[in-house]
Amino acid sequence: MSIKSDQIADALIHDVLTARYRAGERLPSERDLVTRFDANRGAVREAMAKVAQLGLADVLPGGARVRERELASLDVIGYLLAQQELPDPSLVDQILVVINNLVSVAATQVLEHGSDETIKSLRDLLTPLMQQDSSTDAHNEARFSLMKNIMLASNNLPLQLIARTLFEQFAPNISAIGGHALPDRARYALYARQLDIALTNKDLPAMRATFDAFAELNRETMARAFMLAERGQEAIAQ
Amino acid sequence: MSIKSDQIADALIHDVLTARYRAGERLPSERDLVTRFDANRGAVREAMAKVAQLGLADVLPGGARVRERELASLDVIGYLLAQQELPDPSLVDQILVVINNLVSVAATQVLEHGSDETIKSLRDLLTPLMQQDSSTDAHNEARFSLMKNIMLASNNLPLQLIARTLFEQFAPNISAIGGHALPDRARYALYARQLDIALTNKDLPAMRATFDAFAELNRETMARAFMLAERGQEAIAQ
DNA sequence: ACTCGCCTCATGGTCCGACCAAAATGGACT
DNA sequence: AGTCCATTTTGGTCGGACCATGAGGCGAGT
Repeated sequence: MSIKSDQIADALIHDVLTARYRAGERLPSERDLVTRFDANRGAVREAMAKVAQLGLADVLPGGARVRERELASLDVIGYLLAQQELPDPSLVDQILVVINNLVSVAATQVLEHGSDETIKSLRDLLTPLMQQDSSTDAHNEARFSLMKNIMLASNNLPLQLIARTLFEQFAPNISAIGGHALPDRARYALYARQLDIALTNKDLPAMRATFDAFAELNRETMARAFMLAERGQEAIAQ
Repeated sequence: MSIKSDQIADALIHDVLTARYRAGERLPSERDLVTRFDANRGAVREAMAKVAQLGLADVLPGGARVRERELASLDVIGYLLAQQELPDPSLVDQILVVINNLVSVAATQVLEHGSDETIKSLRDLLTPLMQQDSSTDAHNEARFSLMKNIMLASNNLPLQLIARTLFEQFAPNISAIGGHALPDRARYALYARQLDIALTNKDLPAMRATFDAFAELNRETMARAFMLAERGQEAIAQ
């Protein structure tokens, strides 16, 4: 049994995100929610505060009103991914676009300001991607680890915060699909080698170009995983 | 007189951000904070919940402990900028790096998936940047407006959320130095014309290259504004 | 002297009932 | 139909209380 105020908050967030309450509409009053959730008003208030802090509603004397989704905090991404059984593929793709580009930015920062040891440690993370005989899970893990560590090595706090937020909200919601991922090991290995060379030579254009290709491959892999996952869902439904 | 729980939250956030309470340490208990702020425990709890939601502390039975800064939410950026009278220049530069790159990503999305009308509306926003006789404030405003609208036109929700968060936290804290900004109008006008051409021809490489130059100019402008602002501070101190 | 396990106490989570100021609402009056 | 005002509703705060759990200290055993 998790914390009650969080249960209430999750229910409210779900309702807002599924447009049960639309932008501009009033949310139920705290006292109404007390009866609906059979909880104390303090718990309801903490839930409302959480919803408000996520930027999903403006709560002020007279009532709480739902905000436009575009005005929310980045932290809602996780909730959006978790709304349906299977995350929205287009949203996942959008996240990948952002992540891939931020990784590229971070890598640029490392190449420009990072120490040789930092670059060396990142190159070490490429090794698992060159091996084509490891398990799929290990390969997925290696890719995540690479991107995460590049972000952390960037010494750019906003970058790190965005990356951590996206990764943390992404990972748990994508696990349902991850099993269907069939990474093109040969291409990943190729890009890993190219990245290794670019890092060694501090060749910025080459690195960015390789990252672009790497990003495209990531998106293709995820798109294919989604197709397989949906086929699996249909098979279950029959 | 703002809301009490927010006052408490702001004070706690300030203390955490200025390392009065360091990572791993315990935060004062809710009952201690009640006496310290002369507030009700409910208000203190809501403040603690806010701090926790910002990812600055983990609050669980037994006590609340401060988290590593890297584990915070992106929403702390605004508080970080507002800690001192003058924002941290290096943090501002980091934000600019991220924003500039995300704008570039967003523009790419628009060029790839956007309608001709969307592109046209963005091109209209370039006009003010080509005029070299407008006021500095108008020019600053025009740049902000351009970047914001590109982000919004991207149809990429995570991108929009990040952009809005960064812009909203950035703008109010940067106004103190905004007055010192002396944009290189000629260069901005040149890039605006180049962007206009690239958008018209849907020339992706040209657009990205121009955005890179645009980004560099933005950083230079901000760095110069900081130098002037600091000189102004010293003059006051004397 | 050290370690391990227990027991107490402090802490967070929840509940109840109450009051206040501000906003929303509805009706009376023009 | 439009305007103004009194009522009601709503969020914000307060005080006190209870419970389950984790923290921390104390003592028994080695």
